[in-house]
Amino acid sequence: MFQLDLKSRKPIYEQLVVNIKELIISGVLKTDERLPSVRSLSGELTVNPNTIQRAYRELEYQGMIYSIKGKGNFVAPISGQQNVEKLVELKNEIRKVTAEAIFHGLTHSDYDLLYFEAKKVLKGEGSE
Amino acid sequence: MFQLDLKSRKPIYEQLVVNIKELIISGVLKTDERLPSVRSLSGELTVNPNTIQRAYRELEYQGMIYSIKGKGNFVAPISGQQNVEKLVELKNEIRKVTAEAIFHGLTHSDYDLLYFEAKKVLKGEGSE
Amino acid sequence: MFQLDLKSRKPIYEQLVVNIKELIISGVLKTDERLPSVRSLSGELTVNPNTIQRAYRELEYQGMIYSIKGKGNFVAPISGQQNVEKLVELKNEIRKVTAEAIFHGLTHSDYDLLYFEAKKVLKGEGSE
Amino acid sequence: MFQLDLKSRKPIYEQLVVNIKELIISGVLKTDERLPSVRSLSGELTVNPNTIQRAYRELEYQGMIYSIKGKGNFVAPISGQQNVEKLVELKNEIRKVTAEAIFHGLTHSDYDLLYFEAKKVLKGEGSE
DNA sequence: GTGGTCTAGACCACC
DNA sequence: GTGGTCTAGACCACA
Repeated sequence: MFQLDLKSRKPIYEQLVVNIKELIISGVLKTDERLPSVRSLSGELTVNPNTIQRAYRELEYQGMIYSIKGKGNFVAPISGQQNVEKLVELKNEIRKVTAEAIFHGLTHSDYDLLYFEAKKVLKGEGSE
Repeated sequence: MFQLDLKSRKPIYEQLVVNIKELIISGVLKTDERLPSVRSLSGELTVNPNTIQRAYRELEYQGMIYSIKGKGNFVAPISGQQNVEKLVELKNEIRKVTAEAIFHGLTHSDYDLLYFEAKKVLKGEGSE
Repeated sequence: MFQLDLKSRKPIYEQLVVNIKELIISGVLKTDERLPSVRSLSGELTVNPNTIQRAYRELEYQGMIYSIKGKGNFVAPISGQQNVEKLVELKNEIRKVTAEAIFHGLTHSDYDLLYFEAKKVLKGEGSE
Repeated sequence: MFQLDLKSRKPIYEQLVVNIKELIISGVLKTDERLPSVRSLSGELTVNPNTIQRAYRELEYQGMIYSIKGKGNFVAPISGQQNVEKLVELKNEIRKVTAEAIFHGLTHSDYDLLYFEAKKVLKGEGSE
């Protein structure tokens, strides 16, 4: 289900965060849908439960999921307020990476294409 | 000359890498131009020389600069080969971040604007 | 009748305690008035009966209600003794939170206003 | 230095958060001052280092401290932006507790006094 | 069974 | 030396 690289410099919990976030924004995981339990995912990925929990906690801080004791972790509805802040952040990120890409030869049409490819992901047309 | 945030979570050497890379792609530092010596930069930024060294080593590894023993560190010319690999990498990055941004409300025209803003940076019209 | 947030981090039984306590101190539930039975409330809120039971037990422990086997749970009269202890506790709480609020910019007049807003709640003029 | 109740229902890390927050808002710990290292505090309190770290991480999330790898944890300057949100939250808290306190016999002059007692704490006149 | 906390002890990254 | 991550395994609180 997930692609973890245990050798990577990136912490495992962070990789999990990214992976799960992608599943949420791509619509694979719908609002209020239940995520795998800490223990089950731990077993499935052969990763320590604490590490899974750390990832879930991080996602909770970011407002992507909410957690109920004794029940499980669930995909949070998106608030709209957060979006404004997030968008500013993400646009800065895009601007920065794009500048570097242009330096390495990115053309405007290349760039334009990327938007639609990204959009496809959201509709779940690019299953992975 | 550099904007270092000692309080940031990001390692200082990494901030240096990003800063210098920006100076190179924005054309402030030209090909074969000499970078400040480790010692002088260390003094100027009141940062441990090892940290500067580490940043230069990283930039060398990424092919952005080359170093000549006893002479100093210089901006590397960009080879076409690097570009191809880098571009693929960067395009993936853009696609990913863009997907998240669309999820948070990015429109196509917003996106389109970002390209030209990024381009400005390269021409050195944008101060930062 | 109650505002339960199943998604909240707070245990449901604790939310129930707070809710019922508010109803009592705001005068909606009068002394010796009977609370809804565990079973009926459980059905109404679609919450596990154990959870309701737990809340009632907690309220009993705090001296807010008393329970008669086979009859039900009832709002307790307040004894002067309890008040003294409780007041000390609550004043400490207020002092603590107020210190933090001043740190974050609370003014004296802001503070003064809060007293009257709180008083309104007790008279039942405040809807919540 | 800290008052920890290992038997309490409250998690140790949370008690630490509260304790340290008090030290910061009371001015005992000044902006950019260094907190005890994770290991030293761990030894001093005979609490696991992970638990200390958890507390520090929580404080970081709340914007009260910042942490630099290899250097230590430091008291963060207050931003002012956060304050608005925090204040609303804290005022709600005060309103709620005050209502309960009035129910248990709090008078307006009692209440008024608390403000100045809280203010003293901030000036560090109340050492503990 | 679920999430949450805690310990003990190891290893890595940074400065 | 500092913070940060991870594991293994235990225990508690909630529903």
